[in-house]
Amino acid sequence: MASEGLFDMILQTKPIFKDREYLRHSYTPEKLPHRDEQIQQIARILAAPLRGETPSNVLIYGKPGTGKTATVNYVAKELEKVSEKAPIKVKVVYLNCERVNTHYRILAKLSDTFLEGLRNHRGKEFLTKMNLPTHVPRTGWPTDEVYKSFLKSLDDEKQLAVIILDEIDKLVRKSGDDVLYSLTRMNSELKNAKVSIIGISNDLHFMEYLDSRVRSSLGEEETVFPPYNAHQLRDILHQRSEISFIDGVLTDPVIQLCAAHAAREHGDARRALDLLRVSGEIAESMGAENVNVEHVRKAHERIELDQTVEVIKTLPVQSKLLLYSISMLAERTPRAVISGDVYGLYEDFCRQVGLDILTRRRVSDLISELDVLGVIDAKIINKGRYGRTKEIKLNVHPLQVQAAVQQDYLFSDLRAENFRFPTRA
DNA sequence: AATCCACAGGAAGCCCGGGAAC
DNA sequence: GTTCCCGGGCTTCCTGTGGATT
Repeated sequence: MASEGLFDMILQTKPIFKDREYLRHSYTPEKLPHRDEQIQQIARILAAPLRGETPSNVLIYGKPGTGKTATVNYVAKELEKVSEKAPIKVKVVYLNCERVNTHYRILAKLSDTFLEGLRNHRGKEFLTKMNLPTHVPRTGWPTDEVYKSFLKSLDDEKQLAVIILDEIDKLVRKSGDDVLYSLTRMNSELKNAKVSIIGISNDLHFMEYLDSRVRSSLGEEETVFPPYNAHQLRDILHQRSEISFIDGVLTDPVIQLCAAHAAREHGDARRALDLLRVSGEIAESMGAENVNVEHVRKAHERIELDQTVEVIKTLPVQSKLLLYSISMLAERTPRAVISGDVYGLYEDFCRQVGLDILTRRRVSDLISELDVLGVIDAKIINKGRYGRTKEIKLNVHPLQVQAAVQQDYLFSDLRAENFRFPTRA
């Protein structure tokens, strides 16, 4: 291999990207195409405090990648800016409930935000005088202590706290609606300040799990973000590609194909941008001068695979072993994979690698988790006399699962030795 | 019509680690 | 150090399910 040619080749390759950062999800563009209606609607609701009224709480629905978060943050930032001249100050707090997902953590985060503001504004001595801490520890306090400290720090002046709870459905699913209950009731306890909540959810049905009082308070206003269609996705891609790709390397069919792919997957703009970026990266690595539809096809495959492999690799050990058992059964048995068989093989593997064997009950939950992740599809079926079970369908090729699991050194040498695979239906 | 299989999945509570306050 | 609190993983115990079988 001629090593001096290595860098020559890379240096000779014409660049494809101007700046690929503009294609990442973290980048929020100045203009949000096809979201004017939603921007107007949210702005109208949030503008109330500037006229001295309390704004309503808002719930925002929409599939992933429909611009919910970007739109809300955009409007909130504008509001914060405008409020500097208004009689009432607006402070926006953004919380992603995927990470901040318990009663305690939400209150702690909110409390910290306002304590910090207070410290900068009034000084540290003021906090001591008011009997307030400088910050709330990550754990250790009783929850109502945290609540009180939030209440006090917020109520210090006439202001509006706009609390954005992104992925609020995950919060409710994990910790129930206690937090939402206390947050929605706060306004009656506050003398100076006001609270307004913006909930963002992917799930249209999560409201069903809420207490009816919380439901009516939270859902005073609702805004739905429809999925982008292929045409709108194309506009978004055009907008971003102009600043991120070198002129002329992208052709219209390429953008159209990316848009079409993403439109098929519930109009997810993030997906469309990923696809465009990875297509560019593939074209670049192949030394192509421009991006073509073949690169898009390859990118599509790669994204799919990378995602599932990543999901599997980051699974806890027990889930990995369980998934491995499922993949073995899927590969070797003619009949459908059912939970009873999975448990048997799982036990066998546990003994082999010296892992504790979890109970059926726990395994049942783990299977449901795998289902939620989308790696498998689990369907409850009744087989009459032969009981009730879950029929499991693997959404990934068994060999891909096995390869991903075996990257964990614990499982590199797993064999199904003692297990008798079921043979007939 | 009654029975019964082989689980699903809810409820409660245990145990442990992490962390703060006393 | 001890005591209190939180959260997550887990177990134990339990009730529910619906169609094939008796």
